[in-house]
Amino acid sequence: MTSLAKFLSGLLGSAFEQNGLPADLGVVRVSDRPDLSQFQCNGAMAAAKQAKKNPRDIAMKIIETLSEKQEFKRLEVAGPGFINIDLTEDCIAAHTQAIASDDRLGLGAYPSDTVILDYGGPNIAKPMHVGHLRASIIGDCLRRVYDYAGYNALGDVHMGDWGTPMGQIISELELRGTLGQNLTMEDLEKIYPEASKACKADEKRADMARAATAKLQDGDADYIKVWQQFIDVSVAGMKANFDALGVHFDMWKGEACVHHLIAPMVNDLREQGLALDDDGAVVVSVASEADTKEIPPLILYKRDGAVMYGTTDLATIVDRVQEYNPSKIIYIVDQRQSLHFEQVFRVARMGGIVPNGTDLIHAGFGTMNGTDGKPFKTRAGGVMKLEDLIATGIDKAQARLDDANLADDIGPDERQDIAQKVAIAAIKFADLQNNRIADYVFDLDRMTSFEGKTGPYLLYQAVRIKSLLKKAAAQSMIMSNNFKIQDEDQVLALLLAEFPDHFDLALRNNTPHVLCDYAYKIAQSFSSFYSNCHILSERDEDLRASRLGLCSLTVRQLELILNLLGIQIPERM
RNA sequence: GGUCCCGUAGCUCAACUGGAUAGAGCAACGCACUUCUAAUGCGUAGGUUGCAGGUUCGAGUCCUGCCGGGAUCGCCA
Repeated sequence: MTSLAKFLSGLLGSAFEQNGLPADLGVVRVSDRPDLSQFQCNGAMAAAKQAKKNPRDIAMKIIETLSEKQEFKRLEVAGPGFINIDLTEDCIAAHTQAIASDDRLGLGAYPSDTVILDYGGPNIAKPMHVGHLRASIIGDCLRRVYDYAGYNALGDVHMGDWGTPMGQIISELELRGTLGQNLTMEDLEKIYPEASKACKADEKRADMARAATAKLQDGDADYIKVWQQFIDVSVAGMKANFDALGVHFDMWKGEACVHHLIAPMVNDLREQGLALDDDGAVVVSVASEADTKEIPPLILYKRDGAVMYGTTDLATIVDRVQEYNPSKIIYIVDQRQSLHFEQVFRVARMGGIVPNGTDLIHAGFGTMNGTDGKPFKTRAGGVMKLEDLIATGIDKAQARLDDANLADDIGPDERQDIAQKVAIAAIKFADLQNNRIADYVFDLDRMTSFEGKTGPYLLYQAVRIKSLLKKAAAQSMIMSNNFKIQDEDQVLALLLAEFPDHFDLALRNNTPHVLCDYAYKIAQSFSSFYSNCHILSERDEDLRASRLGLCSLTVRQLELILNLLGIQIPERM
């Protein structure tokens, strides 16, 4: 199975070949002028450029080659050499039927290799804040996309649990004489900023922290014991946040997990002549002659003997290659770390840490700014905790349910469940619909609004369809996949046929917003269909059965895409 | 200063990787609920795609130079 555009690309491609032209010129896409045609092919103009011929003549020849085909209702040359394509109603109906009887809704096959996705990246001893939102939900969405495609997709939370902050906290506890006492998450959240501030202000204090970090990494038993407590307390907090968001991980690993791999890895890099001593530190130079920019060396060991996150990132690659032999490792991490990943990836390649066939991809995302365009801060000037954002969303959704007077026939448990799903849909969709790479504006009001291009709008359309199908079933109405394609139905049917194209693009570029955009178009197209056509009251029984079938297909499609986005649909709202 | 990213409607964002008349949402204005859920639909208005060149049948998209914003440039993550 595939999309109509891909199917047509095949037909046009072989027509190009029969005319002695490259098949890839036959690529067909959904027309960007729906008033003129359903699909278009622009290859004749590219062919004309190469062959120095008239593009319209080439287009005419292609059309003649295709004239026998039954699928086409209309094929014509337009403008400088566009080939405009319309399919027959029968062809569209048959394709819609094929999608409806396919479990994968038309999606083709993908490889089944292992792909590791590294996202979330919460830090020990720090509360999760809104800044973790993007990394978590983009990563989780991509994991779902790769998983659905057929890959063995594994999400790793990759906690920050082995760096300088650990030493800062431990040394702070030591100074206070409370090392070894029980700690709560609240204690940690208070102590860490104080310790961090003290280290910034005083170089001697910072030295203590560095020494403590090195001692911890050296495996000091007492330190490890306290550190393990940090982990236990912090992970409980993280899980609460991730559960609320519906973000899943297959591995709860952290930087510390790979500590035992570091020494052998560095030795290996030394033997290859890549890792060198430099002013007390151990570094790998990664600059190359072809560089247009200066790339600093990657530091494996600092002068104080402690490792840095580049070292643990590298050792994590060693671990992942050994354990899973992935074909891709994708890092969903802030775009500002692109230089860091460039360094790590280069060392991984130079040192043969990663096989040639394994792609290392930094799928970076932009900075989160406030409505003033500057890095986001709450009114009080601090960061907003993730749990506070979620709670705000749920409160707003509850209030909305009250306004709509939906309290009467829905019990408190279901109301709570609806509010939760609406809030998460709102938050996730507001974030995921933005292009991953660009900076974006974090606007709490917009994020928790339920009208227009929002998550709740998508839920609403899906819920309306579900409700309608329930009514049809209650009246024992027949639903058919023997589609009758009329004007109103055709727009929706053609749109549903595009799914594999959008999925493919989202997968290829690691861009969830493509799926958001497509899901929104489906919801919008359905909503328009819904208000233009009466479905249950349609008198033509065949048409009614066809429309019910189309509704059913639409809601399956919506549910699938929302699921890929990590958004759940309530039964009613 | 070097390098990289960004600049599209009043605001927030798209534009299928070079295609035809640049599309959505919000905000504004005007319609449509005795009819399958109005968290909705339909319509109006809103643009010299930062500026100036270039490449070509064709540029928001590619190349050059400016202007403006951001990030980053070895011992934090």
